[in-house]
Amino acid sequence: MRITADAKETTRRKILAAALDLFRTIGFDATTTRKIAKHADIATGTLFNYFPTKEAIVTCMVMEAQPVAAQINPDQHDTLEEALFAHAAYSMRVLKPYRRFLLPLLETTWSPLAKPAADDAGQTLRAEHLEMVERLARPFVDAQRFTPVASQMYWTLYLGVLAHWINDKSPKQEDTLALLDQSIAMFVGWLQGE
Amino acid sequence: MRITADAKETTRRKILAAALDLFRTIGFDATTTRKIAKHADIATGTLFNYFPTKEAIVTCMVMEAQPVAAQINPDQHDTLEEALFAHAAYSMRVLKPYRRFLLPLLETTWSPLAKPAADDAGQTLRAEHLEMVERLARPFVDAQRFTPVASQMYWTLYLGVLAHWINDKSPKQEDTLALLDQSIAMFVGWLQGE
DNA sequence: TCTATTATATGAGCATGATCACAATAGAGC
DNA sequence: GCTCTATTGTGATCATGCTCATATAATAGA
Repeated sequence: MRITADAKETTRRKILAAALDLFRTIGFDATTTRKIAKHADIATGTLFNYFPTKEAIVTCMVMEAQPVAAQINPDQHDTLEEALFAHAAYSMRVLKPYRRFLLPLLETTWSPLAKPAADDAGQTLRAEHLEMVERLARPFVDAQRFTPVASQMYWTLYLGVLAHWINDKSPKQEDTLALLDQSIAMFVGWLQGE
Repeated sequence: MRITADAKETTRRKILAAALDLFRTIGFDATTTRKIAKHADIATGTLFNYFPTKEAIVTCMVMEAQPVAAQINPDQHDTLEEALFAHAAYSMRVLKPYRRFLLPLLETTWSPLAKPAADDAGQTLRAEHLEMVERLARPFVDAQRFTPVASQMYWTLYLGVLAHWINDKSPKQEDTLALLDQSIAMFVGWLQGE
């Protein structure tokens, strides 16, 4: 059983490595499941023993890149804007290697609003991110203010930023940072104001 | 030539009717292009002489439902919130018959942020909606304030509302209206404030 | 009215994500 | 070692969005 478990993990890693290589080289769409399988030296069917869908491979990559807990200290910042900006910027730094093929993840993390999927990995990412946002907001706003609607609106704005980021052509992605800045300002203004 | 043009239009309508019927009955995903073609009494290939993709059929339906110009009078409202709410609510009333299968349109109207597609019909819808928003904002905020970033943020929020709407299970979709209300409040607060 | 040209319809066929019945294999019990 | 069972690998196969060479019909020209 030990050996088998190791072998499984090896295959898993081989698939992830092969997929990442191809995604980087030829993009997500041009990377067929057959190519991934061939590149990883396994049969096409085997691929789906490890990942339920092609998108799940991307989701999985991103999940493994996320460190256990975001390294933002809630007490480190003077304003909520600052804290949220640091958190978002940090998340995006982690996501950066996958920027160019993040779209499928966005579509499946977005769509759950449409298809309330089961225990999807994308959902976990979302939940973790939002939990951190809430924790960061705690010192600055009354807990009652942070309703589910607030979470939802934050997430919508965050997705909007990511969607823009995916194709941001500006040299250092400064367009995206500006958008992020404005989005957070808008959100915080609303959350604290009124 | 006259007869042919008529025949083309007839076929077009037959396709749209067949598709709408199937989408309503069995949903977007379960409606295959073959089923649409069969239901419309044409060959599968013919379908694609009229619509480039399956999603385009939905987009087309929605476009035809949109009246030439949104019937909102800019001078009719006392506050920007009111005006924007009226506009969004009106748009959603128009979209209501298609609510359940709006997802593909959202994904292609959203994705263009990712894939800056050519002259897609979905883009037109977006542009028209945003133009109206800008016109409504004119009496209330300085024109300089309504930057492209502002448009983008409005659109993101609006899409968030629509995405929630698609699966809103509350009896009269009051959850969505609440979300819309908050989203607009947030946007207007930011646009006017600071 | 007959032919030539153009526009439209057709369905076999392709690419690809995913499935599934079956084959190979590894570990457990003896 | 040897069987037996459960787990994992395999590739033929399916479903479906879409394409394309060809067939068909419709109009223009004579």
